[in-house]
Amino acid sequence: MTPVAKRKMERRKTFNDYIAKKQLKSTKQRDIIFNEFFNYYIGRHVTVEELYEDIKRSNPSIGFATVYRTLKLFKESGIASERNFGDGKARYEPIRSETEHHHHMICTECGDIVEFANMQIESCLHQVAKLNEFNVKNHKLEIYGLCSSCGES
Amino acid sequence: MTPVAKRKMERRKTFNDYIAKKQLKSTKQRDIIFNEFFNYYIGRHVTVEELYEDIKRSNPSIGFATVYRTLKLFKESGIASERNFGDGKARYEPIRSETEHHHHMICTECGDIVEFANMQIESCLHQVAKLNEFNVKNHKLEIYGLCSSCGES
DNA sequence: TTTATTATTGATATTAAATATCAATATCGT
DNA sequence: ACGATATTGATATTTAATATCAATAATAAA
Repeated sequence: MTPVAKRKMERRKTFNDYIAKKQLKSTKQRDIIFNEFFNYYIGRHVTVEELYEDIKRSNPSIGFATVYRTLKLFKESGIASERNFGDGKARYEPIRSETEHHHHMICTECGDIVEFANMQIESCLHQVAKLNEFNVKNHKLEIYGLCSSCGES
Repeated sequence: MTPVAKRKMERRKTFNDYIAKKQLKSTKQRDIIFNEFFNYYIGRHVTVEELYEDIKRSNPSIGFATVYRTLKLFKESGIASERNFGDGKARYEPIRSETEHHHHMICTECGDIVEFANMQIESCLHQVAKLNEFNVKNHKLEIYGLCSSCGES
Protein backbone atom coordinates (compact mmCIF):
# COMPACT_ATOMS: atom_id res chain seq x y z
CA MET A 1 0.00 0.00 0.00
CA THR A 2 1.31 3.44 -0.88
CA PRO A 3 1.96 5.88 1.96
CA VAL A 4 -0.81 8.11 0.63
CA ALA A 5 -3.32 5.27 0.66
CA LYS A 6 -2.19 4.31 4.13
CA ARG A 7 -2.65 7.86 5.39
CA LYS A 8 -6.09 7.87 3.84
CA MET A 9 -7.10 4.77 5.75
CA GLU A 10 -5.74 6.17 8.98
CA ARG A 11 -7.81 9.30 8.54
CA ARG A 12 -10.87 7.25 7.83
CA LYS A 13 -10.27 5.25 10.99
CA THR A 14 -9.77 8.37 13.07
CA PHE A 15 -13.00 9.75 11.72
CA ASN A 16 -14.93 6.52 12.27
CA ASP A 17 -13.61 6.30 15.80
CA TYR A 18 -14.71 9.83 16.50
CA ILE A 19 -18.16 9.08 15.06
CA ALA A 20 -18.39 6.01 17.30
CA LYS A 21 -17.12 7.75 20.40
CA LYS A 22 -19.56 10.62 20.08
CA GLN A 23 -22.40 8.27 19.11
CA LEU A 24 -22.93 9.96 15.80
CA LYS A 25 -23.99 8.25 12.60
CA SER A 26 -22.22 7.64 9.35
CA THR A 27 -24.16 8.92 6.39
CA LYS A 28 -23.98 9.04 2.60
CA GLN A 29 -23.38 12.77 2.71
CA ARG A 30 -20.48 12.49 5.13
CA ASP A 31 -18.90 9.85 2.91
CA ILE A 32 -19.22 11.98 -0.19
CA ILE A 33 -17.80 15.06 1.53
CA PHE A 34 -15.02 13.00 3.09
CA ASN A 35 -13.96 11.62 -0.29
CA GLU A 36 -14.11 14.92 -2.11
CA PHE A 37 -12.22 16.76 0.61
CA PHE A 38 -9.48 14.20 1.13
CA ASN A 39 -9.08 13.25 -2.51
CA TYR A 40 -8.86 16.71 -3.99
CA TYR A 41 -7.88 19.14 -1.28
CA ILE A 42 -4.66 17.79 0.16
CA GLY A 43 -2.29 20.73 0.46
CA ARG A 44 -5.05 23.19 -0.31
CA HIS A 45 -7.14 25.54 1.81
CA VAL A 46 -10.78 25.46 0.88
CA THR A 47 -13.65 27.60 2.15
CA VAL A 48 -17.01 26.04 3.00
CA GLU A 49 -18.56 27.86 0.06
CA GLU A 50 -15.94 26.56 -2.36
CA LEU A 51 -16.27 22.95 -1.26
CA TYR A 52 -20.03 23.23 -1.36
CA GLU A 53 -19.98 24.57 -4.92
CA ASP A 54 -17.61 21.80 -5.91
CA ILE A 55 -19.66 19.01 -4.39
CA LYS A 56 -22.92 20.42 -5.70
CA ARG A 57 -21.81 19.64 -9.25
CA SER A 58 -21.73 15.90 -8.67
CA ASN A 59 -24.24 15.83 -5.80
CA PRO A 60 -26.79 18.61 -6.23
CA SER A 61 -28.91 17.45 -3.33
CA ILE A 62 -26.28 18.06 -0.66
CA GLY A 63 -26.96 21.28 1.21
CA PHE A 64 -24.58 24.00 2.31
CA ALA A 65 -25.31 23.38 5.97
CA THR A 66 -24.24 19.77 5.66
CA VAL A 67 -20.92 20.71 4.11
CA TYR A 68 -20.45 23.34 6.79
CA ARG A 69 -21.24 20.93 9.60
CA THR A 70 -19.17 18.13 8.13
CA LEU A 71 -16.07 20.28 7.85
CA LYS A 72 -16.52 21.25 11.49
CA LEU A 73 -16.78 17.57 12.28
CA PHE A 74 -13.54 16.86 10.43
CA LYS A 75 -11.89 19.55 12.48
CA GLU A 76 -13.28 18.27 15.76
CA SER A 77 -12.16 14.76 14.98
CA GLY A 78 -8.66 16.02 14.26
CA ILE A 79 -8.37 15.14 10.59
CA ALA A 80 -8.70 18.67 9.25
CA SER A 81 -7.63 22.05 10.50
CA GLU A 82 -9.25 25.42 10.26
CA ARG A 83 -7.27 28.41 9.08
CA ASN A 84 -7.98 32.05 8.76
CA PHE A 85 -5.89 34.14 6.46
CA GLY A 86 -7.52 37.47 7.14
CA ASP A 87 -10.11 37.60 4.39
CA GLY A 88 -12.91 36.87 6.80
CA LYS A 89 -13.55 33.37 5.53
CA ALA A 90 -12.58 30.23 7.40
CA ARG A 91 -10.58 27.76 5.36
CA TYR A 92 -10.21 24.05 5.92
CA GLU A 93 -7.26 21.88 5.09
CA PRO A 94 -6.68 18.13 5.43
CA ILE A 95 -4.10 17.32 8.07
CA ARG A 96 -1.36 15.28 6.47
CA SER A 97 0.67 14.15 9.41
CA GLU A 98 0.19 14.40 13.15
CA THR A 99 3.85 15.05 13.76
CA GLU A 100 4.99 17.52 11.15
CA HIS A 101 3.44 20.86 11.74
CA HIS A 102 3.57 23.25 8.84
CA HIS A 103 2.98 26.95 8.40
CA HIS A 104 2.04 29.42 5.70
CA MET A 105 3.41 32.30 3.71
CA ILE A 106 0.55 34.26 2.21
CA CYS A 107 1.12 36.60 -0.72
CA THR A 108 -0.97 39.71 -0.14
CA GLU A 109 -0.83 40.50 -3.85
CA CYS A 110 -1.89 37.30 -5.61
CA GLY A 111 -3.25 35.36 -2.65
CA ASP A 112 -0.91 32.46 -3.26
CA ILE A 113 -0.18 30.37 -0.20
CA VAL A 114 3.08 28.52 0.18
CA GLU A 115 3.63 26.10 2.98
CA PHE A 116 6.73 25.44 4.96
CA ALA A 117 7.89 23.47 7.95
CA ASN A 118 10.79 24.30 10.22
CA MET A 119 11.99 22.15 13.05
CA GLN A 120 13.93 24.93 14.70
CA ILE A 121 10.90 27.19 14.95
CA GLU A 122 8.92 24.31 16.44
CA SER A 123 11.50 23.66 19.08
CA CYS A 124 11.94 27.35 19.98
CA LEU A 125 8.26 27.73 20.35
CA HIS A 126 7.84 24.78 22.65
CA GLN A 127 10.76 26.03 24.68
CA VAL A 128 9.12 29.44 25.11
CA ALA A 129 5.87 27.77 26.11
CA LYS A 130 7.63 25.58 28.64
CA LEU A 131 9.29 28.61 30.19
CA ASN A 132 5.88 30.15 30.66
CA GLU A 133 4.35 26.90 31.90
CA PHE A 134 2.02 27.04 28.97
CA ASN A 135 0.52 23.77 27.77
CA VAL A 136 0.55 23.97 23.95
CA LYS A 137 -2.43 22.47 22.15
CA ASN A 138 -2.03 24.12 18.80
CA HIS A 139 -0.17 26.91 17.10
CA LYS A 140 0.00 28.80 13.86
CA LEU A 141 2.57 30.94 12.15
CA GLU A 142 1.63 33.08 9.20
CA ILE A 143 3.96 35.20 7.14
CA TYR A 144 2.38 37.90 5.01
CA GLY A 145 4.19 39.60 2.16
CA LEU A 146 5.00 39.30 -1.50
CA CYS A 147 5.82 36.00 -3.18
CA SER A 148 8.71 35.65 -5.62
CA SER A 149 6.44 36.45 -8.58
CA CYS A 150 4.83 39.54 -7.07
CA GLY A 151 7.70 40.90 -4.97
CA GLU A 152 9.97 43.62 -6.33
CA SER A 153 12.77 42.34 -4.11
CA MET B 1 11.92 62.68 28.22
CA THR B 2 11.01 59.14 29.23
CA PRO B 3 11.22 56.41 26.62
CA VAL B 4 7.47 55.95 26.82
CA ALA B 5 6.84 59.63 26.17
CA LYS B 6 9.30 59.52 23.31
CA ARG B 7 7.58 56.54 21.73
CA LYS B 8 4.28 58.37 22.09
CA MET B 9 5.59 61.35 20.17
CA GLU B 10 7.00 59.13 17.45
CA ARG B 11 3.66 57.47 16.99
CA ARG B 12 1.95 60.81 16.81
CA LYS B 13 4.41 61.92 14.16
CA THR B 14 3.94 58.73 12.14
CA PHE B 15 0.21 59.24 12.28
CA ASN B 16 0.40 62.93 11.34
CA ASP B 17 2.70 62.11 8.46
CA TYR B 18 0.27 59.51 7.21
CA ILE B 19 -2.62 61.99 7.49
CA ALA B 20 -0.61 64.51 5.50
CA LYS B 21 0.55 62.07 2.87
CA LYS B 22 -2.95 60.80 2.20
CA GLN B 23 -4.40 64.33 2.36
CA LEU B 24 -6.69 63.45 5.21
CA LYS B 25 -7.71 65.80 7.99
CA SER B 26 -7.01 65.79 11.68
CA THR B 27 -10.13 65.96 13.77
CA LYS B 28 -11.22 66.15 17.39
CA GLN B 29 -12.53 62.62 17.22
CA ARG B 30 -9.30 61.19 15.91
CA ASP B 31 -7.41 62.96 18.70
CA ILE B 32 -9.69 61.60 21.36
CA ILE B 33 -9.50 58.06 20.01
CA PHE B 34 -5.74 58.32 19.57
CA ASN B 35 -5.27 59.36 23.18
CA GLU B 36 -7.57 56.78 24.63
CA PHE B 37 -6.08 53.98 22.57
CA PHE B 38 -2.44 54.82 23.12
CA ASN B 39 -2.78 55.84 26.76
CA TYR B 40 -4.77 52.89 28.00
CA TYR B 41 -4.33 50.02 25.60
CA ILE B 42 -0.59 49.50 25.37
CA GLY B 43 -0.04 45.76 25.69
CA ARG B 44 -3.72 45.04 25.34
CA HIS B 45 -5.91 43.78 22.53
CA VAL B 46 -9.12 45.72 22.23
CA THR B 47 -12.10 45.11 19.97
CA VAL B 48 -13.81 47.99 18.17
CA GLU B 49 -16.86 47.48 20.32
CA GLU B 50 -14.86 47.60 23.54
CA LEU B 51 -13.01 50.76 22.63
CA TYR B 52 -16.24 52.36 21.49
CA GLU B 53 -17.96 51.52 24.78
CA ASP B 54 -14.98 52.91 26.67
CA ILE B 55 -14.81 56.17 24.74
CA LYS B 56 -18.56 56.66 24.84
CA ARG B 57 -18.40 57.17 28.60
CA SER B 58 -16.30 60.31 28.32
CA ASN B 59 -17.41 61.30 24.82
CA PRO B 60 -20.97 60.16 24.21
CA SER B 61 -21.23 61.90 20.86
CA ILE B 62 -18.56 59.80 19.15
CA GLY B 63 -20.10 57.13 16.97
CA PHE B 64 -19.17 53.52 16.53
CA ALA B 65 -18.32 54.00 12.87
CA THR B 66 -15.77 56.65 13.74
CA VAL B 67 -14.01 54.39 16.22
CA TYR B 68 -14.08 51.60 13.67
CA ARG B 69 -12.66 53.77 10.91
CA THR B 70 -10.07 55.35 13.13
CA LEU B 71 -8.69 52.01 14.27
CA LYS B 72 -8.39 51.00 10.62
CA LEU B 73 -6.55 54.23 10.02
CA PHE B 74 -4.14 53.49 12.87
CA LYS B 75 -3.49 50.13 11.31
CA GLU B 76 -2.95 51.56 7.82
CA SER B 77 -0.57 54.15 9.16
CA GLY B 78 1.44 51.46 10.90
CA ILE B 79 0.95 52.47 14.52
CA ALA B 80 -1.48 49.70 15.43
CA SER B 81 -1.87 46.13 14.37
CA GLU B 82 -4.93 44.02 13.87
CA ARG B 83 -5.14 40.60 15.45
CA ASN B 84 -7.60 37.81 15.25
CA PHE B 85 -7.64 35.23 17.98
CA GLY B 86 -10.37 33.06 16.57
CA ASP B 87 -13.41 34.46 18.34
CA GLY B 88 -14.61 36.20 15.20
CA LYS B 89 -13.82 39.69 16.45
CA ALA B 90 -10.90 41.76 15.20
CA ARG B 91 -8.68 43.14 17.92
CA TYR B 92 -6.38 46.12 17.77
CA GLU B 93 -3.18 46.65 19.63
CA PRO B 94 -0.77 49.62 19.73
CA ILE B 95 2.56 48.79 18.12
CA ARG B 96 5.26 49.42 20.67
CA SER B 97 8.40 49.16 18.64
CA GLU B 98 9.10 48.78 14.96
CA THR B 99 11.95 46.41 15.57
CA GLU B 100 10.84 44.05 18.25
CA HIS B 101 8.11 41.81 16.98
CA HIS B 102 6.15 39.93 19.58
CA HIS B 103 3.74 37.05 19.52
CA HIS B 104 0.93 35.58 21.58
CA MET B 105 0.00 32.61 23.65
CA ILE B 106 -3.76 32.41 24.01
CA CYS B 107 -5.35 30.36 26.76
CA THR B 108 -8.37 28.61 25.30
CA GLU B 109 -9.81 28.17 28.78
CA CYS B 110 -9.70 31.63 30.37
CA GLY B 111 -8.93 33.72 27.29
CA ASP B 112 -5.81 35.16 28.85
CA ILE B 113 -3.23 36.37 26.37
CA VAL B 114 0.46 36.35 27.20
CA GLU B 115 2.96 37.96 24.91
CA PHE B 116 6.44 36.87 24.10
CA ALA B 117 9.28 37.76 21.81
CA ASN B 118 11.96 35.44 20.54
CA MET B 119 14.89 36.51 18.42
CA GLN B 120 15.64 33.00 17.26
CA ILE B 121 12.17 32.47 15.87
CA GLU B 122 12.40 35.81 14.06
CA SER B 123 15.66 34.90 12.46
CA CYS B 124 14.52 31.40 11.43
CA LEU B 125 11.45 32.82 9.88
CA HIS B 126 13.27 35.39 7.84
CA GLN B 127 15.68 32.73 6.73
CA VAL B 128 12.84 30.52 5.51
CA ALA B 129 11.32 33.47 3.67
CA LYS B 130 14.62 34.31 2.03
CA LEU B 131 15.00 30.75 0.83
CA ASN B 132 11.61 31.01 -0.84
CA GLU B 133 12.33 34.48 -2.21
CA PHE B 134 9.43 35.73 -0.18
CA ASN B 135 9.40 39.40 0.76
CA VAL B 136 8.12 39.53 4.36
CA LYS B 137 5.83 42.42 5.23
CA ASN B 138 4.30 41.07 8.38
CA HIS B 139 3.95 37.88 10.33
CA LYS B 140 2.14 36.43 13.28
CA LEU B 141 2.65 33.48 15.53
CA GLU B 142 -0.08 32.31 17.84
CA ILE B 143 0.12 29.52 20.36
CA TYR B 144 -3.14 28.11 21.65
CA GLY B 145 -3.36 26.01 24.76
CA LEU B 146 -3.74 26.20 28.52
CA CYS B 147 -2.01 28.81 30.63
CA SER B 148 -0.26 27.94 33.88
CA SER B 149 -3.43 28.61 35.90
CA CYS B 150 -5.77 26.57 33.71
CA GLY B 151 -3.42 23.82 32.54
CA GLU B 152 -3.21 20.51 34.34
CA SER B 153 0.36 20.22 32.98
C1' DT C 1 -37.33 -7.82 9.70
C1' DT C 2 -39.98 -4.47 11.88
C1' DT C 3 -40.05 -0.96 15.24
C1' DA C 4 -38.35 2.58 18.24
C1' DT C 5 -35.02 5.87 19.11
C1' DT C 6 -31.99 9.18 17.96
C1' DA C 7 -29.00 11.77 14.82
C1' DT C 8 -28.88 14.03 10.29
C1' DT C 9 -30.33 16.58 6.54
C1' DG C 10 -31.57 20.61 3.79
C1' DA C 11 -34.04 24.73 3.60
C1' DT C 12 -34.46 28.68 5.77
C1' DA C 13 -34.02 32.07 9.48
C1' DT C 14 -31.14 34.45 12.65
C1' DT C 15 -27.08 36.57 14.52
C1' DA C 16 -23.16 39.30 14.63
C1' DA C 17 -19.29 41.59 12.68
C1' DA C 18 -17.67 44.26 9.01
C1' DT C 19 -18.50 47.56 5.87
C1' DA C 20 -21.21 50.91 2.84
C1' DT C 21 -24.25 54.95 2.38
C1' DC C 22 -25.35 59.66 2.83
C1' DA C 23 -26.82 64.16 4.47
C1' DA C 24 -24.97 67.33 7.73
C1' DT C 25 -20.80 69.21 9.41
C1' DA C 26 -15.90 70.17 10.29
C1' DT C 27 -11.31 71.02 8.44
C1' DC C 28 -7.96 73.41 5.78
C1' DG C 29 -5.76 75.83 1.95
C1' DT C 30 -6.32 80.11 -0.36
C1' DA D 1 -14.25 84.24 5.28
C1' DC D 2 -14.91 81.18 1.36
C1' DG D 3 -14.88 77.04 -1.22
C1' DA D 4 -13.37 72.47 -1.81
C1' DT D 5 -13.01 68.30 0.26
C1' DA D 6 -12.79 64.93 4.02
C1' DT D 7 -15.24 63.41 8.23
C1' DT D 8 -18.87 62.30 11.15
C1' DG D 9 -22.73 59.69 13.10
C1' DA D 10 -26.81 57.30 12.22
C1' DT D 11 -28.41 53.83 9.83
C1' DA D 12 -28.58 50.32 6.23
C1' DT D 13 -26.43 46.57 3.92
C1' DT D 14 -23.51 42.68 3.31
C1' DT D 15 -21.55 38.52 4.53
C1' DA D 16 -20.03 34.60 7.12
C1' DA D 17 -21.27 31.83 10.85
C1' DT D 18 -24.55 29.59 13.23
C1' DA D 19 -29.37 28.21 14.89
C1' DT D 20 -33.94 26.22 13.96
C1' DC D 21 -36.99 22.64 12.67
C1' DA D 22 -39.87 19.38 10.16
C1' DA D 23 -38.85 15.52 7.28
C1' DT D 24 -35.84 11.75 6.76
C1' DA D 25 -32.18 8.36 7.43
C1' DA D 26 -29.36 5.40 10.34
C1' DT D 27 -28.76 2.30 14.10
C1' DA D 28 -30.07 -0.54 18.09
C1' DA D 29 -33.47 -3.31 20.18
C1' DA D 30 -37.27 -6.43 19.89
